[in-house]
Amino acid sequence: MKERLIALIESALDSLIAAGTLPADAKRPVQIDRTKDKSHGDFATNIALMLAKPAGMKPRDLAEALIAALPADSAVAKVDIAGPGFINFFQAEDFLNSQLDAALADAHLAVPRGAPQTVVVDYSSPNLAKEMHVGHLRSTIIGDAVVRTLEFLGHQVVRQNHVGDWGTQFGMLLAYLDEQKHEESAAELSRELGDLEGFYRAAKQRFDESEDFATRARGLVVKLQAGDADCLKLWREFNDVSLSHCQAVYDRLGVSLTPSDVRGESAYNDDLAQVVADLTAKGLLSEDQGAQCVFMDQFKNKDGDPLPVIVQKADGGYLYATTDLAALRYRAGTLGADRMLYFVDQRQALHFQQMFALAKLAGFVPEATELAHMGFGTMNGPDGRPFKTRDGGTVKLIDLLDEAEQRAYALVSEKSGELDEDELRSIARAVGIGAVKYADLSKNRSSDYIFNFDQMLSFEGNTAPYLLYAYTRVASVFRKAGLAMDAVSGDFQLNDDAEQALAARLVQFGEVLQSVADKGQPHLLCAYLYDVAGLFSSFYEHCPILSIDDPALKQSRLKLAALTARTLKQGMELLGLSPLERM
RNA sequence: GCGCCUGUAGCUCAACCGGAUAGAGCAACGGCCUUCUAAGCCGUCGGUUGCAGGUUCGAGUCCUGCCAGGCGCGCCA
Repeated sequence: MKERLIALIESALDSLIAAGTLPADAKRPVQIDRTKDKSHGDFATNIALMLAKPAGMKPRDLAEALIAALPADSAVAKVDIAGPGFINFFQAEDFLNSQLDAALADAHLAVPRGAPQTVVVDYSSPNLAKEMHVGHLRSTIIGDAVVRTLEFLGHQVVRQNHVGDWGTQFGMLLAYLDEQKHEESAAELSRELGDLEGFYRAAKQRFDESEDFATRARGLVVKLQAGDADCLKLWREFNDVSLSHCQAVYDRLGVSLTPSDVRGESAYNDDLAQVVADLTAKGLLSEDQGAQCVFMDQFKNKDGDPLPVIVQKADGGYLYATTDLAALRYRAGTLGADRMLYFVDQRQALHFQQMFALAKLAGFVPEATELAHMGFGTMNGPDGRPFKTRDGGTVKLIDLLDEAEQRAYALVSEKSGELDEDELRSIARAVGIGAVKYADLSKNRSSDYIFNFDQMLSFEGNTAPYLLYAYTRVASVFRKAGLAMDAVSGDFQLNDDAEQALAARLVQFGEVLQSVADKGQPHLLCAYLYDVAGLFSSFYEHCPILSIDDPALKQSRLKLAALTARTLKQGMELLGLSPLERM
């Protein structure tokens, strides 16, 4: 509809220019927005305000001239001038109805799919040396929601779980693993690795207290890097266990990552020397205090001197910058990315600016490829400080999820005690996990946010339980009526304000998804679904569906309910929530 | 010191590319269950958008300067 209106306005502009009312150079991009207030119609443009000055006319006069020159269109019922010179468009009822019918008739809810792109999305990317903690939640959840949305819009998405499976701390872990293997049975060892966090602490303790152990650990790093077979075997064993922990968390969270999406830092080891050689060949590299660096003019350090990107240490070792460059090249070259999205902590903003600039400078990534760091803020506790356990340690993700489910179970069994135990458990899972995910997704990605169980599990406000509940209410209508959601027919009759408001919002699903995909901001979808759920609840209170006598109106309301249900369900699935039929 | 981010109602958060009267929820107060799930709906109260300038038809949004908080800044990732 926006495109359609823009075309109309451009046509009107052209005729005003042809008539000499507007100077030929006065044309500029037409901006059209949805109105916030129903009294301003459905869409508005500020074009008359923008062009008033170059045209030498009063905005309202220009608006009037534009309206007079506007071609007729059956989708537009009325055009008005309002305020200082806004042009307001009122959508024709028939047109809205046809949009609703189109959505209802299509498995994809008539969401348009644009030109498909190959989008590489880097998200989750935990460090395998430790267990996943709350710091990994945001990347994992937000990245997954955006990935699902991109796929729904028809893009080819390549997930990249860039796990930390390399680095000096592995020497310590392998030394400890080796030591324990000799002292314990396989079963004991497996149990011990079950608590990776404890395993890491124990290894660290050994490292700190025993010089002998530390020496062995450092030796193992060298052997590992040299490709020693025994050492690699140990390393793989360790990573397998660690990865299986991650996968358990993903499964529990309902995140779409699988083992085949893992491509860790170590995957680029063989390419690192080549990256440095290529940078040298391009003449980008210079040595500084023994390290191989690239200096780019736009990056300055604290003294105003050029800030280096170090790609090789003085001792010959490589760094994460080197790995990231290799990954950029792989994603552009081998994976054929048109777009790369990095869901990584905001604190690495400078690093990514440098990487992106350098990757293009070095020709590792084509100029046209979009590189975007989708940074996010910190997850804080109710005190506004970084989320920690009572004794100040990091909170394991799995513990957080356990608590969420327990709390949800308590709430669910209180409200719906009549359901059987299995169903209570499964509802508690959807509600508890959904609440944690939704609390994160519904906030603006770039800012810090406060994690609060009570708030996210509340049935009121912009929460997962509220959305899930709204969906069960629609589902319940159809269950009660003994009808399938696709067994509705007839024409829409939207007479009540509540019906119209809901309908008008429902047809915006596609544009919302488009902005989620463009900006990597799932909170836009959350806000939309919350809105739809609220409008439905209002409709549900004010417009009886099943008990109404008029059969045509009943069908219309059933259709509206069906489209609401499908939109809510699809939206929740894109966010990675599990819609429930009952709760 | 330089750079990035943040500052919106008592609290938690919104506000699409600069657009019309800055919106929700919680909390407080008041209504609505013989009728499709009240985990709901309807209403009242609550704001100098950190401060001061500027740009313009119009600024929470853009620019400048302050104030407050967070983060980053050469061989960790």
